[in-house]
Amino acid sequence: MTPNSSAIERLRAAGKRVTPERELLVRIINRNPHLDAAEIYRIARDQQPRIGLATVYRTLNLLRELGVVRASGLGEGHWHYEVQQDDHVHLVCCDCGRVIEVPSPAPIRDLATAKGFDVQRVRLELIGYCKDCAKKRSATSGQDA
Amino acid sequence: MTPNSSAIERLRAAGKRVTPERELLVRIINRNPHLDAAEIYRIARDQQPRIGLATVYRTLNLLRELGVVRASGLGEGHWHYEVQQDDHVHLVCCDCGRVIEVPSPAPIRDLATAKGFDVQRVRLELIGYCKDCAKKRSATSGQDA
DNA sequence: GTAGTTGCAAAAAATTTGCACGGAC
DNA sequence: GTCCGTGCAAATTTTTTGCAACTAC
Repeated sequence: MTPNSSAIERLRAAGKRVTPERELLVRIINRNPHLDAAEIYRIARDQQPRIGLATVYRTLNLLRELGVVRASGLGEGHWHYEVQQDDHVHLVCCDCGRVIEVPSPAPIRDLATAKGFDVQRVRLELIGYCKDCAKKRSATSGQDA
Repeated sequence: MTPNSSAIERLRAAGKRVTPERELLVRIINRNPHLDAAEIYRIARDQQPRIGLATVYRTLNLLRELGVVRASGLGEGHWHYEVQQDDHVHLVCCDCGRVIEVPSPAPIRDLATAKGFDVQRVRLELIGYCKDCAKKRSATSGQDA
């Protein structure tokens, strides 16, 4: 089972059942990275109104344990989920919250191997202001505080 | 106010009061990076038994808003706090939870500037197995599942 | 058919808030 | 002296759990 197998295949390989609910949730996370549990639940209910929030949490935890999804956040009080993919860098705008993804340069893992560290995944987030928000900020600079 | 000013100085500069509770909490976070709120609370009570958990949360949120501390986590249901320092890389062991810090190579920020992104902070976490846990794993390899 | 999953509701855990008192400035 | 910050307890939000019904295998 490679890290690139689809989430559904990996559920099956782990001996877990593939239910409509799980397929739905995987599809949502795949299509909309960086949603939190409440947002995933809201979207899921559009397609399956009887789905429960507990199922969302149970499924997210299951997928996280299987290494299929990753959870992350900036301390805002909730987690954002995304399907675990190849190494990549997140540019997180601390103003509008937008997330831009760029491929990760290979040498990054070398930082760890030098310490005898066996790297499983890379999480690189550059937090700052996206082009739009940076523009807004410079337009109003000098009058804040 | 540079990002390297002490947390206390930065509180003062923001017009916030410097209380014994805030000094205590800043000291704890400084000395023990990567604690969560409950752990910080437990340590704080050793020195100031009357401190309230609400104060811990209020202080952490204040320090986070001021950019003095950063919160992060792997989706375990709580956040870990550390004083915001110069760019550095975290090697997070997904087995024992140990965190090793190594300095961050300067070129990392270039990944973002190419996208017109104004980088404020860098969060690079390499998640994997530390030397000890990797050893344990290889010792038992082939007999798991 | 059977054991893993689900929805619902209740429980538990994590975080925030209201308020009167106390202390930093 | 004033106003911000605190402790406490209650409220709110987030996440987990118990259980009977359901369904993927």
